[in-house]
Amino acid sequence: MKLTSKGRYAVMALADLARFDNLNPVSLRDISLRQGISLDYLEQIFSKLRKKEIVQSVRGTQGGYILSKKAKDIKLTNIFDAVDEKVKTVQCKKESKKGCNGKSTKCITHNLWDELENHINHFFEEKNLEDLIKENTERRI
Amino acid sequence: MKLTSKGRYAVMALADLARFDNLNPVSLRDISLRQGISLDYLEQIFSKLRKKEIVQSVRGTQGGYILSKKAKDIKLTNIFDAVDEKVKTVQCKKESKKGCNGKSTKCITHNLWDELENHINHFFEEKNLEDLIKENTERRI
DNA sequence: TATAAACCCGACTAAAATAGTCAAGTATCA
DNA sequence: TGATACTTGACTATTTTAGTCGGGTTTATA
Ligand code: FES
Ligand code: FES
Repeated sequence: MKLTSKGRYAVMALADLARFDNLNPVSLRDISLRQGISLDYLEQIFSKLRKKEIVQSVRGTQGGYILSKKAKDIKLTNIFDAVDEKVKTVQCKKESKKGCNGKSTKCITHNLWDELENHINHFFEEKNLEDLIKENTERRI
Repeated sequence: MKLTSKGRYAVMALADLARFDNLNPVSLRDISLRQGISLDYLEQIFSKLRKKEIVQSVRGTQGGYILSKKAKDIKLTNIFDAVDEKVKTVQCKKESKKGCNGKSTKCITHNLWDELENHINHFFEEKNLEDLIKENTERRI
C-alpha cells in the first residue's frame, strides 16, 4: 500500500507553486530544480492539473503556472483526483453486487476495505494546500 | 495508492480461518475454494503467517492451519506486518536526515506523508480479526 | 504399509503498473 | 528572431505484483 510518485510530486509541486507564485508565474524548470523532479514528468502532471483547473498556465518567456484558486481552497482530494491518484482498496467493482471472488455476494472483507478507503479519503478531504505550507514555514523548512 | 492482493488475501484467508477452525484445522484447499484464491499463492502467504506465529500448521492428512492466538488478539497490523504489506508514503529513508530530493533537509511534503502514514496505520492498529467476523455474521454475509 | 491429503520450499514467469524519456510542436516576450 | 516556456502524444525501461511450477516431507487411514 504505497503512495505513487505521481501523487507525491503533484502535491510537492503545488506546494512549491503556492509558496512562490505571489507575483509572477512559476516555471516548471524552477520547480524541477528546487524539488528535484524530472521536468518532463512535471509537464505531464501539470497538464492534468490545468485541465482540472487547479492551475493556470502563462505561455511564452517569463511564463509558467499560477494557482487558479486560493491555496486554502485546494484540497488534497482535488489534487489527487486531478492526477488520477486514486485510493483503491476493494478489488471488486463497487457498483456491482458481485464479490471479488466472482460469487454473488460481497466477500467477507469487503466492508472492511470500504471503511479503510473512507478513512484514508477523509484525510485528503481535510487537508488543503494552505495547511501544508503553513506547517512548513512555521518549522522553517 | 492501493491495497495489494497479498494483503487482501491474507486478511480474507484469516477471516475464513477464524470462522471455521473451531474444532479441526482448516486446509488451504478449502479456503482456496471458499474464497476464490489460488492455492499456490495461499501457500506462500501462509508460510509467512506461520513464521510470524499468527497461525500454526498441522501436517498430514486432515491437516491444515489453526490460529495461534485468539481472533481478538490478531490485529490487522500484525497480519500486514507478517506478509510484508507495508504502508509506504514517504519516498526518503525515514532514519536519514536527507530528503527525497537528495538535499540535506526533508522535502516540503515529508511531514504530510508521515502524518498520512500514521493515520492509515492507526486504522490497522484498531481493527482485529474478531471485529471483522463479528461485523459479518451480524450482517449474515 | 501403500496411498492420498496436506503442508513445505524455492525458483521461475507473465502481466500490469509506474516512472519516466523523447520528439516535435506553439505562444510570447525582449 | 532567438530564447524561454508551455503543449501534446507516443514510446520505453524498470519495478512490482500476482501468480505458476516442480519438487519435496509429513501423517492419518484404509
Ligand atoms: S473486495 Fe469487494 S467483494 Fe471482495
Ligand atoms: S518524502 Fe521524506 S523528504 Fe520527501
